[in-house]
Amino acid sequence: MTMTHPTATLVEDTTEVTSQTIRDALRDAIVDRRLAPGTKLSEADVGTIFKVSRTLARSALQALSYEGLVVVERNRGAFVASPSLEEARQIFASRRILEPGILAEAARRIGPAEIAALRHLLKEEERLIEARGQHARRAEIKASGDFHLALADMAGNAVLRRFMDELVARSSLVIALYGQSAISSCGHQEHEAIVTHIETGAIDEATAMMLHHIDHIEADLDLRAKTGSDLKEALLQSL
Amino acid sequence: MTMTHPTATLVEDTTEVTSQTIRDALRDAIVDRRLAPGTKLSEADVGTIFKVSRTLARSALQALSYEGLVVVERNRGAFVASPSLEEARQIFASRRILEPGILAEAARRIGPAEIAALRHLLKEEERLIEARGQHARRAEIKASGDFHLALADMAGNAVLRRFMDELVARSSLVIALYGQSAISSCGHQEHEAIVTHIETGAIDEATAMMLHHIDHIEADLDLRAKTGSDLKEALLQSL
DNA sequence: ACAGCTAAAATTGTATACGATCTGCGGAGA
DNA sequence: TCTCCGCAGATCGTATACAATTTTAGCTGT
Repeated sequence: MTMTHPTATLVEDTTEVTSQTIRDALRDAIVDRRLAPGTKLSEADVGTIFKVSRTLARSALQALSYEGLVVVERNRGAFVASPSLEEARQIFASRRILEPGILAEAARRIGPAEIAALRHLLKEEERLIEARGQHARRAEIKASGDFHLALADMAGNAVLRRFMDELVARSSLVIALYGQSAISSCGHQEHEAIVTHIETGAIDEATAMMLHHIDHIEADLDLRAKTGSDLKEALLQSL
Repeated sequence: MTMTHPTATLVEDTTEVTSQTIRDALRDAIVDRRLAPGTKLSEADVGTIFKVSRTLARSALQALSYEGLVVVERNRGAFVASPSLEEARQIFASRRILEPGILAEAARRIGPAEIAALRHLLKEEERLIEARGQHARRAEIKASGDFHLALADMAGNAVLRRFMDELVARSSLVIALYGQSAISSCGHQEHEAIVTHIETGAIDEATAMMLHHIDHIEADLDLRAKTGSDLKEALLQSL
């Protein structure tokens, strides 16, 4: 409770809410599936929740629409994206093209420290799989994506990293819509196998396993409907 | 001259200037190199030129920053992006990963009609190479990018297409900054070779040629400086 | 009861207003 | 002469105001 800044209206947790803050919070909520596909994201509501004007709320929603997480219809408003089956197919097709390349690039730069970091992620994944409760389940799904993003980080290419950011986030939406089983634990084992292959320098095998892994995720999809969820409740939960 | 809409203030060429219009015009100007890297893009100036408020101008600049064509520095303004050598390397590394995959995907869907369309593009390229003048040179550079984008279109994947959009546009910036020779005509011959290989079903050879082609473009880069250019003049030229 | 129309409410689109930050210039002092 | 300070102008960040569009509710007539 350090009152070092007398001018600040609140104690310290006010890290200046900006468009970026809102964007990140909304993205988290969408990727975490606290906001279901199709949910209406009214500018006024978002602004009110974050205590900013519609200007910033609108800016954040625009940004999310560029990432494909939100769809903005002119004069109608913004909605959490609801990818069609065709879009889903395209997203996974893109991952099949990008991820082997990222893996190859990353493998060339990975040392013992990076292997350790990946294994640490896998440990966390494992822990969450064993844990119970909805919160753990959400964290598990996010951890699964984080593995792919960590790999993208290690490729040392900001462009590829950003593309993967988008693909992983949209994949989460697709899984929310069409996934029939929760993330299967064999996905985790495939992650393990990939790391092991990288460690032993078996790049081709690591690549093959990565493709198998992506196929596996996509094979778990099925068609079904989903309804909207409540905006405010989902966001307040993240505080 | 159909005056069917008495309420409209202007005859018809007013296609309602929106954020999208401005974004496209600016992107064209940047990719066409009518706006040099580093050029300041003041919100007020952009708004004045397009006769809209700063709101829309700002929105367009934001959008361009998501594409990597513009860099926005807080409280300082927007500038035409000036990719570093490292960024340039990353952009081409990304293309080396994406384009072979796109090529493979496209090859599976390409029929006689698509081959004809590609050959038509090549004809246009050829014509521009032979033509003289700065305008022809700009058109030639754009045509070169259009070939890659046409291929991406034929892959039938909107996600990949958008990634390529960004990569081609940013490549244009990189070439503007670091390219030493103008687009060499051998680039055109490589395009020809790719189409021929696709037509004869030699996908592996087409892929190899594509990689060679990208290497070729990147090998033509060198380090040198560039100055800013005038915003208004560059934009008005496009009307 | 239901289809269609109209008016009011809600929501988005765009412009403007105002405060905050940065930039550039000129003068005071060493 | 050089450096540092401070003030004025310019530019950006955010909020608010107003216009345009969509949605909704209610009414009327069949």
